[in-house]
Amino acid sequence: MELTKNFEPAAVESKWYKHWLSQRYFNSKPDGRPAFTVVIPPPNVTGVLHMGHTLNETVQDILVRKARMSGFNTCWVPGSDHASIATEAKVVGMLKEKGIDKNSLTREEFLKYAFEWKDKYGGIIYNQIERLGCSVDWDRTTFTMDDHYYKAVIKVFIDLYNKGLIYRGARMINWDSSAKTALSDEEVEYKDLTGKLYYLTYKVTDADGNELGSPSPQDAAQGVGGISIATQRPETIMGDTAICVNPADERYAHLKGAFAFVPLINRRIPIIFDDYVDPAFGTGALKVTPAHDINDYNLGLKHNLEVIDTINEDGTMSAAAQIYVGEDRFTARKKIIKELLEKGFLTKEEEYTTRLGYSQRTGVVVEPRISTQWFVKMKELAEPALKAVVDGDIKIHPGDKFLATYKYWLENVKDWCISRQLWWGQQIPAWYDENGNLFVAETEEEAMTQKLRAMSPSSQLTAQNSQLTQDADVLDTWFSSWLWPMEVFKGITAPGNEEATYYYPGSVLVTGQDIIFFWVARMVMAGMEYEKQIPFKDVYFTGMVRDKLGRKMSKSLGNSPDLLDLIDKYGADAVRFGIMVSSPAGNDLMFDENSLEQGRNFNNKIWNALKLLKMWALRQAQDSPTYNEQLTTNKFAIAWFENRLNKVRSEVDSLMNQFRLSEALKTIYSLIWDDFCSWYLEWIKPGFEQPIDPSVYNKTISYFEELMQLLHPFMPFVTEEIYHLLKTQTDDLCVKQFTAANKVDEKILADAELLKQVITNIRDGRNKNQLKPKESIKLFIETDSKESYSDIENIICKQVNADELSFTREAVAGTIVVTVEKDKFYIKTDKELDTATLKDDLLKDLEHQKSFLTSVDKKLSNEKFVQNAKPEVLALEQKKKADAEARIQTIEESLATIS
RNA sequence: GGGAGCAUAGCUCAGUUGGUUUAGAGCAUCUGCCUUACAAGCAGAGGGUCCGCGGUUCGAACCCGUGUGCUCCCACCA
Repeated sequence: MELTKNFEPAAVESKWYKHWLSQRYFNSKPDGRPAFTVVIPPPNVTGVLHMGHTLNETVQDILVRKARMSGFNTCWVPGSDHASIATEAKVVGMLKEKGIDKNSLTREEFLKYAFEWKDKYGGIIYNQIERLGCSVDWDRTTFTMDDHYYKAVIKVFIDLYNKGLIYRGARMINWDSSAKTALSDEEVEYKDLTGKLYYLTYKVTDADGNELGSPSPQDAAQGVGGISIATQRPETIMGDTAICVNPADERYAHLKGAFAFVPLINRRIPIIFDDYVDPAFGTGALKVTPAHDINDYNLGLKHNLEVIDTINEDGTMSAAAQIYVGEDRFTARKKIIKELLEKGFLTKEEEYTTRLGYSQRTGVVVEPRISTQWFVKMKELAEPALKAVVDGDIKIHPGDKFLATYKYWLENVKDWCISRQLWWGQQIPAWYDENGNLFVAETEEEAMTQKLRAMSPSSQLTAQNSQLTQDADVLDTWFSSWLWPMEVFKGITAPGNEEATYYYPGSVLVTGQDIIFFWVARMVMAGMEYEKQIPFKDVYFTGMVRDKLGRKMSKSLGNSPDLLDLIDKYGADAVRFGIMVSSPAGNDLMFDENSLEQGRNFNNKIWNALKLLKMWALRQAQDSPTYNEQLTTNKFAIAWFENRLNKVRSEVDSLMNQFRLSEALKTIYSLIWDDFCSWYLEWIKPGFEQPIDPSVYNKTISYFEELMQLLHPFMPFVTEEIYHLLKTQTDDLCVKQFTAANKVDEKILADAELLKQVITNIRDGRNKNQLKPKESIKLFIETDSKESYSDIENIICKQVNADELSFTREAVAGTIVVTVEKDKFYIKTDKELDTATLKDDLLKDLEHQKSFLTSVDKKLSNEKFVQNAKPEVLALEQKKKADAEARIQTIEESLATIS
């Protein structure tokens, strides 16, 4: 068979993915093996996968594939999230482009469009997961609005309501005026920005209506009588219902019982006194607007103030504002500032750094707003979730970096606003009758039954003549996501079923650190509440993917590459390699296509090693007289690589158990590229057009197979392909089980390192004297332990292009001399030698050794060190000293032969 | 304002209870090679005040204190 010049991923990827699917390797059914369960963090159906998902899915696939090859019954559940507000916003936008206004549609019509959207984008996402090679169980694909899932959400809502953990009430919440819905605290993102602080003067009168003078000289200078306040939001003044000052503030003591008048609308409001106000800030006087600020709201409750809501749900000024009605709040602000200035109420503007809350999904400035919403009481649910992590039942990786964050949030958690004024999502199972009475039930019939039961026997109402209306709101998306680890196995709708029992709790959750509160903490709460068990044993947080300049990947910056384009360009394995190799656990990673190139090159390196072996396969010397000779000759190389492989296998195991996947991958990369290709294959390579000994060949094939197995979780396609090209058996790497690693002979590993050093140093000597690779040399070795070279002489000759090797007891004149430890190597060549460079190098080395010896001597002559250091440390220092002395002698002798 | 984390080669990062030949890797750089697996490659090389200062210790990249500079999270001062 003719192998292509380079590895060509495209055909290989689809071939093997199809094959794995046809063998049902990714499908799982409960059996006698231990389960390894992973639930995918369901991507939103709002768009396509970005690099953050790519990292996440790759990490999960690596863990799952490793587990699958290690005796576990692995079950990785794929799916997607309906992402209530995010998707609804996208669908509304899409409809708008088509010229359709959401308000012109019925709920049912809108949902039809939303499901079409979901089918389209959900499909794209699933295709991307497949192209990346993810070994998910497609039979278990779950969507958070599937029938059973919908029922689960409703069931949990009713259950928590019945337990008193869900309530309905009027509270100040975060309002998204674009999506026209309430948001949870977590959905608000705060950004610092420079705004302006406006100083406004309010006219003041005493209780009898007599105008009072200005408290500040500045105001007097402006010719305005009254009280001055500072605000960032002049457009809210029409909602003012008081001015508040600190009771201890003498500047305002005379205003007891006085009134202020709201500029422009001239409404009379009381002046109240409260410790809350900081006399040092601004003017020491605060305008109180209970409808539009959480602090003012609380102050209003305390002082029994009126609430005047001057902003509509779409962010325009309401009728209650009296002026600029119907205009957007920000337009109104500009106009009001202008008018205030013209009329002399605005006396001063000041630069001011403030924080504004933005809606995570629509990006608009969030408006604090009082409205009636549904809430989950969090305190009670938080306690077991906190305990599970603090006690170490759930381990967070990396380290404890996020433990403090998790703890703090749960200890200070506030009630969760779960109702959204949207259509896309699970509709709240609550019904209201004509009188506003509330019935929470699974269906309207049940709600009616409740109503009838609750009524007095004398009532004339029956199910036929009574009307119930369902709450129009839907639930926060996270109110469904928090059931994910359970309901993907129908653990909520069919509690205690075989699958839920077998697969729950999951093994590891891989997700972004940005959703620790949204999702991770809440899943733990739900798990503890409904399964009385943690939902997963380990949580692995991946960092954020940034571009190579360290910027967040975003559509607007155009720095977020398309996953399928990358796979087309480099291959899925290369993409997986590229994103993993630069991804230290929990740290942000700078994504650079450069590392994908490295991954592609790695594919080719392996591919070329395969080509080399295929060439040898045709030249096996079955009955050749070289048979035994080759086996003996290659004894060292074979024994070394066997041990090296075993050593790395246990290293990789240990790294992966610690979730240090990037390091594990680098370790395997180096084992394959450096140890296997650069050293081992060169050491056993037969001479030009010479046959290879079958036993050496077979050993090499089996090492290659093991290497592919080791790499398979990281780069599944190329490894499966090569595994099959290497051999004639038909088993698949995908499910090939790892065997226990053998004991490692450290001595041979150390010997090999020394051998590498000898080769490198001699090559360096050649290089420095401009010897071309093709020019052969004669090598003389001066050593005390000639026997230690017997197994490796042939390797040295081959690797440094020596056609003769002999031992000597004394310096060989007219040669390049290099030293390794105590041994000297004389390189004899016909070329004229550059003795000056040679001498310089030796002198440099000599100086280095001498200063090293000095530092060791200093240590050893320190009595305290000798007394206190552990014996093995002392012995090591003594060995260092002896070695350095021997080296110095060797170098000095070599120098003598040159001059 | 509160809390957490980080600072090691040009870049990205390892360095696991303080001692392992006076600090390691990958990428990038430089030199020489189109050597019959691989130029998307091979062989070699250079490159570091381990952020500054102070302390603990026989011994510090590592522990403690302090300063500086970044990053993230949380928080209702208009």
